[in-house]
Amino acid sequence: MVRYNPKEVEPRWRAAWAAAGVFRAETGSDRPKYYVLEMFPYPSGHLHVGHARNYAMGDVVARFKRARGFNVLHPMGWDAFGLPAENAAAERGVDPAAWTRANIDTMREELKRLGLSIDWSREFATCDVDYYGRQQALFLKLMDRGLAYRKESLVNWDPADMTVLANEQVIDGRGWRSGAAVERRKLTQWFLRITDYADDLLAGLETLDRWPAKVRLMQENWIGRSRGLRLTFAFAGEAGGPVAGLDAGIDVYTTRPDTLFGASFVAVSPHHPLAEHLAAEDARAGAFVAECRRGGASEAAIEAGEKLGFDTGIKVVHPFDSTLELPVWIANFVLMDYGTGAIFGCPAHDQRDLDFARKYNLPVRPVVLPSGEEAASFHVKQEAYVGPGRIYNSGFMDGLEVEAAKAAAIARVEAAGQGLGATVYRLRDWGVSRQRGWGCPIPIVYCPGCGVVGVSPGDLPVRLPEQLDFSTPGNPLARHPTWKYTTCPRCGGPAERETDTLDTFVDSSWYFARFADPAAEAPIDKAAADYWLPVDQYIGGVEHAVLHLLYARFITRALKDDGLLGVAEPFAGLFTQGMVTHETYRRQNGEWVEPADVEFRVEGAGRRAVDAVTGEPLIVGDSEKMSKSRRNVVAPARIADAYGIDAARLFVLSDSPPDRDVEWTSAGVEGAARLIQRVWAEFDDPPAGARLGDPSASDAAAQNLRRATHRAIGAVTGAIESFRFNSAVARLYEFVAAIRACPDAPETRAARREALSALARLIAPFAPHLAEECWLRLGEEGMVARAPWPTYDPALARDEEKVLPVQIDGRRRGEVRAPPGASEAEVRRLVLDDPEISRRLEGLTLRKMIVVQDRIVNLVTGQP
RNA sequence: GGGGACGUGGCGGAACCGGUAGACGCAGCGGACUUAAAAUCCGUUGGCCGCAAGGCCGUGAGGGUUCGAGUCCCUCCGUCCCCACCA
Repeated sequence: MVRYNPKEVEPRWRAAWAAAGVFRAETGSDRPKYYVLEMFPYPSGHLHVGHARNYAMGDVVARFKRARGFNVLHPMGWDAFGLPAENAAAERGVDPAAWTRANIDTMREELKRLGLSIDWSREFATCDVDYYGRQQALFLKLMDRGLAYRKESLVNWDPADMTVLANEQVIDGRGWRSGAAVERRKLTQWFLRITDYADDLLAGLETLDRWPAKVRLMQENWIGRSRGLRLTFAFAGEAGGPVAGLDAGIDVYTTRPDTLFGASFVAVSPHHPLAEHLAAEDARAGAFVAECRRGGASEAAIEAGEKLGFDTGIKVVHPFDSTLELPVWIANFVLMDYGTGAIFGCPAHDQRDLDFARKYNLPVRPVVLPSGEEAASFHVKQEAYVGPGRIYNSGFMDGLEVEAAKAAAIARVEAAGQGLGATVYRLRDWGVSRQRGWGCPIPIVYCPGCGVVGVSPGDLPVRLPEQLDFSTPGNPLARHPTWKYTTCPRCGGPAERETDTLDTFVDSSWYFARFADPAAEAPIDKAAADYWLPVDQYIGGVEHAVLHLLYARFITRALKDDGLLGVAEPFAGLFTQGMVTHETYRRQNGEWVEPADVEFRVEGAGRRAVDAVTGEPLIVGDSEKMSKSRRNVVAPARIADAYGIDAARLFVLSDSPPDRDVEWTSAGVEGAARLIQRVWAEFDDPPAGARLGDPSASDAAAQNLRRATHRAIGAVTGAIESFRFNSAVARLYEFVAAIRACPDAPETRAARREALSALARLIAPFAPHLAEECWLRLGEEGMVARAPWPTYDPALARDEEKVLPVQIDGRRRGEVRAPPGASEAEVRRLVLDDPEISRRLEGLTLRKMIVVQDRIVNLVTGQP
């Protein structure tokens, strides 16, 4: 027997697939379409086995659906703009474009080695001017509709790198790259009006029944819709109030209008117009506001710190009792960008307000009485009462339950013209300006005469300049000697370009639509997109639950409302895959060591890791996500050389459920490589001439094999459909064992042939190269990649008889054999006739017999 | 502080709707082949008692529902993830 040699076989089949164009997707075929997409990679340098697992999952689905008769679109592209290229440029003086292109070339080859069934003719990168130029056109459309706008807002500013950072790029109040303390700065930035779609994005979640509940919930919480009341606290004293521009008073938002009578102060954010006004007039107020801004760079930092307040001396009038005046404070815990940037404090029923009140000796007045408490004896000490109860101390609301009181308070405020019931979202508009050189330029021109003007369509694309200087921090586009100087599209006079680029999440918010026809003149070819969208199965990491996945849903809606797309939801099915982890190794001095340089010595019961060259003992750490810094990255190329890529694919899909992490171990791949050799061995001398009829119906071994075959078909099909790839692989192992157990005899040849033909096709999504080689050896027509999925025959999968465990009072005491589908009466007879069971029942009174068809029998005994 | 998920052998995990817990893989143990090793193959492997037949215990802990619970309900313990002064 010749051993299966993946190094020879695998490249040969990849070439054959490419030559035959097997994976080309045909827009508009009459077969039903199926669009499988994995989140496209950032071209960071090299592929690791984590990528391999992710793309292998998509490939299983793609190959399976193709075999099931679908017209499959399975494309690949590159999320190619972004920081790492700029960092490489800054550190090594390379050109970010060249660096990115080189990485793409490397990773494309590495991806191809995985044997993925990708339509490479549709490949593109977001840094292609053909892509980002069209993105600029889309941006201008959004601007025309008021969905892209400029506003001054507080942003995270990294003073070292001199750029705005996204919230997710701020870690513990510091820039993720520079480590510098991030400041809150007021800057004029471009925003996309995602909040316009807040309600719709929320409602749409209901329709996403093929998304993980967890991701839907995360989006729901992120959007954070709340119902409440927006009302104005009028300034006390003479009409007109003390502050220009705030003559009506202070607007406050609350979800607890039922507790209004418990209010003991009003507090505004340090960024509130009132606070800014006072800071300018009063040195003490100014010092306080400045301190808040310094200490309160990030919201996480605020949390760690204490509650701080500044009494402005200003008073406002209680809306329900004009004799009651409340002090106005500036408080560091009030956020400017939620609600109105001002609150009323009800210490008795809100923990933050209580902490604040205790610190500054403000009154604590309970107005919600928990059931079982007496009004006279109920006190709030260090813990606010936030539960349900009956309202008291509250005038017209007295006696009402919390929910009824909220409605009553809103009605009263509305009737008095003091405010309105309101819905507020936690979601904020999406700030998309980045002071970055390696991104999509925002296609805007600033004209001294005409103001903010969009670049005219004929002048698109706005290209990035060839030479950019990344050697010093800050935006190289702004620094470029000539790039930003242009003429106004409207008046033709001298004007300057916007030098900010778009957040790279914009790039990934519509790429799936571009794949429908990546050569189209328009950004999105409507007909092609109508055919392919939505993506039927999207696969990627859960870390994008509220970023990319929310942005893409928003942009898809915006494009739909513009008539550019026909769907509101881009991804009908979503699967979030786990990571590949690996043990970590360190020297005694703490230095990390790559797995390839580690050798293991068996010592007694355990094993010991040593440096493969020097023999120095190493410290074995936890299994962690593969990362360059821990040097625990395993490259698929290495694995392919040693075991073949099919073994690697099989292993990363077999050991853990796909949504959970899997630990990469060499023992694991070796197991998968063994399976491949065992499969191949069965095809060594296949019953090539045998035809499938039913000449062997009388042979028990042939019958058993046919049963195993159809069970495997049924089980593997079901497992793939429900994303239980690990179970699918387990069923394949069992199936191979069943084939091996079947004697090679004239009577079994037809059944063996059926089994092998099925096996080659069932294993194809996981180990496609092996499958082709087996198919060829079997003498079948064409390629497995084009072969239909084997047909499951439930009648052949059925047992001849069922073994029914018999329990007595819930404990297994024997079994009976019955034909499948045997009636309750038949089973009862079998049980009662069974001598062993009768013996066991001696001295017991049989009260009841429960028969579950084809499953189990339970005898209940005891006193009647 | 809020929300969510999960807890099963030495390890990764399986168990569909409440019906034989531990599939499949890894590791281990015993054996075959071999001068020997590797590779491969066969057997075995939850714990305890027992020569055996067999029995008892067993899915984080405690309780409940049920003829029957890994699965459903309650309480607790532990681990992980997300959000977080969101009014």
